[in-house]
Amino acid sequence: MTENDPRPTLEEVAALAGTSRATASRVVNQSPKVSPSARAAVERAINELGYAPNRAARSLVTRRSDSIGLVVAESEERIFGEPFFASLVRGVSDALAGTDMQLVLLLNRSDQERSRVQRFLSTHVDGVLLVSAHAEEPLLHQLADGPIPAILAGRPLRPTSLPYVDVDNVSGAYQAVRHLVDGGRQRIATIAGPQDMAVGVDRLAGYRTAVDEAATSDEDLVVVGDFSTGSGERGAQELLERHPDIDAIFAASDLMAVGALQALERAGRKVPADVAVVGFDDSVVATTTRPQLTSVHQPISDMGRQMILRLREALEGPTLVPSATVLPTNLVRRGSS
Amino acid sequence: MTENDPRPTLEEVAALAGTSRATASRVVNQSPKVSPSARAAVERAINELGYAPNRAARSLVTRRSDSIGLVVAESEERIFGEPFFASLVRGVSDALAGTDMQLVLLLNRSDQERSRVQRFLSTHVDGVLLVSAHAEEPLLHQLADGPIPAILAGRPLRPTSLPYVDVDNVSGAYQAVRHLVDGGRQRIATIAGPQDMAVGVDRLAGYRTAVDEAATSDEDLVVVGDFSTGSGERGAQELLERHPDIDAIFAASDLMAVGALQALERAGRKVPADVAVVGFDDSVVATTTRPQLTSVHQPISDMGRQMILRLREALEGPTLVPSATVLPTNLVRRGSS
DNA sequence: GGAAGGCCTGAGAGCGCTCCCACAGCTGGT
DNA sequence: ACCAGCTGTGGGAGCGCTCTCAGGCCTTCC
Repeated sequence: MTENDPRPTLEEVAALAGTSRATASRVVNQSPKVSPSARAAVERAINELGYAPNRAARSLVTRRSDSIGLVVAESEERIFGEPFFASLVRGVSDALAGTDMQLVLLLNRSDQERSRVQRFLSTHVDGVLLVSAHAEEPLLHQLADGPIPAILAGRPLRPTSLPYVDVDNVSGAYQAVRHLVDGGRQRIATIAGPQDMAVGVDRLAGYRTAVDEAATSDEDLVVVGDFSTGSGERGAQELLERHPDIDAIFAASDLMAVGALQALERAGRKVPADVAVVGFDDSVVATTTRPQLTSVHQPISDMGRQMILRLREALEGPTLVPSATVLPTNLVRRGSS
Repeated sequence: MTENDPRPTLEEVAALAGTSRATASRVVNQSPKVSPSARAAVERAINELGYAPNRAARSLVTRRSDSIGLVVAESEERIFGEPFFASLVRGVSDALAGTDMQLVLLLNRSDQERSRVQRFLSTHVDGVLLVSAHAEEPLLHQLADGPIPAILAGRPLRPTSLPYVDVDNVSGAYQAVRHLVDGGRQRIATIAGPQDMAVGVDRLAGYRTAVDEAATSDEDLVVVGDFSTGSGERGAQELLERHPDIDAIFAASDLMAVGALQALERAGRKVPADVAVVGFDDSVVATTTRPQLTSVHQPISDMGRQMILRLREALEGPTLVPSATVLPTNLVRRGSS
């Protein structure tokens, strides 16, 4: 029985099954209060007609949209750069499969639209995943005060009431530096990320902890970049000028590590013989340099997956949602250290 | 007047404006048949109450969802790799700003869900952007036969009735090889992409055209890879064994070019002195190798933008939608050639 | 001055669904 | 045998919106 009929309605299903619309609805919504026979009849009718519920009609009465918004508040290069965005989306999507929720993407719109976002969101999505690198994103505060649940990608620089999921940047940086220490490095410098992002702060904190612990040097071998290749190159150059005797550089991003590699080569330093280099992100570029880059791997897809899990907890139950979920990072050893 | 009232309805707007719900609706929907005074009153009321239409209610009656689906049928590495996915999404999102359409993301779900996709799509989205690398994607045929408009990202290997937007792979490859010819290269080999993807076929075609035109050699200096670094490395190695005298390699992806660089180095060939290398994609890795990679730039964001434009044409009007929209590519010269 | 036509408006139906409520048919306790 | 209680069912209202239709008012033309 192929049906030409576009979009059968619950009413038709009920008619075919010989029940009322209400009972058919109960079957669709997995209500336990349906007799086995009625359930079977309705299920048969659903299959025969190829019925799928009309989402709009359902939303109208339930006041839920069964969709969640992935909001990217800024078009930061770091966010769209590999592997972040694609990996995150993949993880989110994985976790959403099996659910009948859909993912609505909202990239940084113009500021005037931004002001309407709060209302927009509350109309169209049941929950929000917010990706925003910088501290003073107004949307963040709107969401914190608003009625719809939201989960942040990454620790916000200032504490908020919103739960976040993050990778363990502190531990990753710590592992990287420990690895350098274990390799006998004495003067370990870092090219840190921007200090107005938690990810920059955390990676620097991990570096500091490991360096202090090793007590190899008491100077401050820190320079700050912006995660880009260019800033890494300039940073490494500056480090070499100020402290010609450094024998290792921990860069807070792979791109900055690549820049450092370039600066070191120009300065005639051999990697890893003279100076060891470790990056962070474990991105594609880590395998395309020579030597290949030792780097800290971060499970971004899992971060996406966890964000959905947390959001569903917030959506469904009275369960307390953890205010922070931190996923482990691990060092991937390659030729540069 | 801050309103605590969550979600004012059209009825309330109308009441405040002193009109009927119908007139308020006309104002919201920009109907011309409203008197200036009524329009002004309703607009005032809308602002005062912070009214935003309930999408579900609207969808229910208009039978449109005002959202379009971005369907990624396979989790090909190439698609999620930088810069493709993020750039495409950014372009799509740009083109959607200003519209009140929303973007719904649908990644490759399980096969069993796949079978329901057609129905799912017709329920929930007004149009589809389909990203699918391989030829025999069943969804492609479903969409071609189905009622909802769809636009493909990239030329399908076999012609379909669906319009597509693509970057000019043929021309890009042609330019790359012409550049090598102009640089005096005599024996130009290529590491082609998979021949079951149009992108692989087209880039090889561009190579062949340029090589034939230059008539520098009549041998077939072609080896096939899968766009990955590893396959590029193996491919270059094979080329060097079979044709030790090659003086240039055009790789159909940057990652394969990176692999080629590695193979060439191992073989003791200098780049670009002994062998010139050109890649394709102009991705981040092109700037992280040494020497940096000459590569063909492809406007992926614009592709996303154009896809939306085509889709809206298909959605809105009786306008004929071009069956193909091809965007120019251009060569970015760097150190490797 | 009256009919014809224009413009704007409001009443009302209904999109497909969920959920409240009433009630039919059983069981089981007294 | 009677009432309580429980389970499963259907009727019906109504979510917020759009759109058709009828009609009121005002202009315009004969």
